[in-house]
Amino acid sequence: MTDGITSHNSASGVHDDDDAGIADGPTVVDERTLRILRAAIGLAEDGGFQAVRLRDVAQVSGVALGTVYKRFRSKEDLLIGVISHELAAVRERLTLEVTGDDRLARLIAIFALLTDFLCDRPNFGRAVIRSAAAGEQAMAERLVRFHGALAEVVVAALLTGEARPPTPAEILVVSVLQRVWFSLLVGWASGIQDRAAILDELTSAAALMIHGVDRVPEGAISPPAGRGGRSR
Amino acid sequence: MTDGITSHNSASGVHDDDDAGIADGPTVVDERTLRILRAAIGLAEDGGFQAVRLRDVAQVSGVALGTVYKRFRSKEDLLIGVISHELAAVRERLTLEVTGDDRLARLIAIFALLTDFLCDRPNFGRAVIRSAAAGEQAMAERLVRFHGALAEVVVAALLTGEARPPTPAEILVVSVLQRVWFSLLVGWASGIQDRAAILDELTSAAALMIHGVDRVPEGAISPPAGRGGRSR
DNA sequence: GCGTCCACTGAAACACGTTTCACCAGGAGC
DNA sequence: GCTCCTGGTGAAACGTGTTTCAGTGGACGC
Repeated sequence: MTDGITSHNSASGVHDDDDAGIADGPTVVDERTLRILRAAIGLAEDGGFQAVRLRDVAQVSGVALGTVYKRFRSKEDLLIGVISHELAAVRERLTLEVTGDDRLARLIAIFALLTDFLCDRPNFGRAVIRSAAAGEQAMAERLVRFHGALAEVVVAALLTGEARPPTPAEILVVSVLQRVWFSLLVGWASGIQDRAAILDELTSAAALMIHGVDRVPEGAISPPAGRGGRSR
Repeated sequence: MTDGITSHNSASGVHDDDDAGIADGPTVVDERTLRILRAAIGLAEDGGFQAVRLRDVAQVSGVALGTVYKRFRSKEDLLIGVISHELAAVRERLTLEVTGDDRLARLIAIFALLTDFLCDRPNFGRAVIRSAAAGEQAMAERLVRFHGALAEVVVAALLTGEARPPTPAEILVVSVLQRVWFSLLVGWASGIQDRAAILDELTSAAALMIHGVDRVPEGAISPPAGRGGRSR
């Protein structure tokens, strides 16, 4: 429950308690670190994280450049800090707002919520995706936790009302869905798919696995790389 | 058939013929560009592409730095050129070497071949994955083509011996598999999964979708984030 | 009050991707 | 042969992430 944005964002396994939550918890952060994070978020709102200069982050947050590097070992690490910080915001919404009549609808609702969370702020979302795929150690650890936590939420949504543990097949379905979703997000970040296409294809995939091969809805299947506009 | 590694790697849609192949064809390249590519590949073999300095690429290939930038508009663009170049190597192997008794085996064989192609040279493989997810325009276009071409190959493998067009569900299955594969590769690049885990989970997913929910093999299901060593 | 320690500061330096520019060589057209 | 144009060259400069370092001020034990 401790970790999250505390000094030197995990990575070195120093503060590594597990937290079953989606993000890393409310994340108690000291004043300075918080100022740095807020400065980074603020500056990133314009041109995206890529356009943020650490010198500016330092200046805006009123600390020396060296202090930024004392808290975050690299720009990438700072981004990871920001992501963890933001992720906490969507955390409880997941379990609260997800309702629906059938299993499929509930599943998709979860992914829709998260998709919106990213797609609503393209700069931020793209930065998240890019960072997730960059293969950095600190991010990889967070991703594993996120993957696990999200899997629990999705499984719970899948089994709502049924008092039994998930079958291996159901666990697999959830895992596959998460991976498909991630891949679709990468496509979105590259401008290949828009939000609607993401949910379309995800829905098709979920239907395929839940209802069986023979009951896939016709319309929802898109040619190889799901066309679609570019915006949101 | 023209494009591939020619000057200014696509991106600007200038040389953009479609090529149904996996890569972009044998890619006729002028002498200088070839030297640059080879220098980049050679230098990347040690510390990965990240450790390659463009100044060195220029020096090793015997051209001026400006010339490198004349052919490739950025380091990322150079990497994309290298990837296209290497991808051509695995191209024909895909359709030649894939055999197998049943559909599932054939499917997995294709992905295994490509997985090895990346995993055998971790530095290169990681660079490919990272680049694929970076959301750059030039790479996104290549990815779309690759996705489409690979889909055709996989569909062909799925339908070997049957003279009929694929059903929408089959197309969807292939697309989902590709996405799962990609996501697993990202996990590999982050050191979360090894080659075996990739093929394990991919096989499970394929079995799930081809044979149905009830016939998923027991062993192949891994906890949330498919554990596994780190090597290869 | 005094010494010790440690985080922060300010500023400079470094590394490397990227840009710019003046200059030159070789081929095309005349 | 002369001019023009295109593309290469060499070198310098710029921008920004990252590192380094001497100094400074507050906290804490004594």
